Amino acid sequence: MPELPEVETVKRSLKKRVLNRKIASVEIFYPNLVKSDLPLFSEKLKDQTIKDIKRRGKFLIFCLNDGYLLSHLRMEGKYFMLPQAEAKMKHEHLRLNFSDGMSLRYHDVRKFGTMHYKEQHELFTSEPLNKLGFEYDDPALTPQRIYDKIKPSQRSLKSVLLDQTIITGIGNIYADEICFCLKKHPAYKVSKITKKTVEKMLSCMQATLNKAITLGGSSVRTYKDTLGFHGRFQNELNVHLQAGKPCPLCQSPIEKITVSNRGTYLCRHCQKKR
DNA sequence: ATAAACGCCTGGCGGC
DNA sequence: TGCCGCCAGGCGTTTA
Repeated sequence: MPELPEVETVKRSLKKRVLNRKIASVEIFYPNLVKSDLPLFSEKLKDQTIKDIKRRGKFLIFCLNDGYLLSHLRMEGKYFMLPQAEAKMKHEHLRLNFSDGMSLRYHDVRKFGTMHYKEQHELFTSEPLNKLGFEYDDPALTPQRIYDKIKPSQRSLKSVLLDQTIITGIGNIYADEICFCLKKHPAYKVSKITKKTVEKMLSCMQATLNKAITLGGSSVRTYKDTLGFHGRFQNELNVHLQAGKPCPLCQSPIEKITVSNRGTYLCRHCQKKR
């Protein structure tokens, strides 16, 4: 599943290929993908040039001359750059045809991905970006602010890490890895957390995400290469998808359990509930 | 107010 | 080999 490091990698890869290309036409094969007004979506994108691509949490933001195309890859969304003459792919749901004969194909087996068109004035003040919490490297993301926000709640550490309204960009893979780095059980109740632990949680998060970005993200079953992208962080995973393998710290076997209704990997010996 | 449960989707996989 | 049912899970919506 593409999370922040994968989306950041896709963003960098896309920037090399689509910047300054002009959209001549838009083809939509699966209309449910588009969550804003459908006729307006195609109409607004047409004849615009992609000036920049940014990222906010797990969203890609295609910056146009006027307005923005938002894209969320959810579980399996991918982009492919192909000549327009190439046949439609099996799970291709949307295509941007550029004026130079190339085309950007959006491919998504499970159709969970979403797209929106947004005007400048509403980009950050409307759904879906208005609900997002801190970017992982935002200087305003301080231990005190996160402590104040999470301390009163009865939630588990993992559900807090997955909550996009607190810090945005973390998904199931990195939540497990951050819990391991912090040496806390994913079901650890954050009502017990200390400010010092929050501080450590933030540094674990930043270290984990930065390392993953450096390595081009993780290529796992639900997320393989696109646009020539091959992540290498999957080789660095300490616990996620490692059930039965020895813990890198103590050699006891990694376990798989369910926390927050999600498959969760941990070392019960190294990661404490208190 | 908060949190758990559900629905959206399809392919891969284990079991028989 | 082939079929069936379960599982993966981000996130918006619904329910408790």
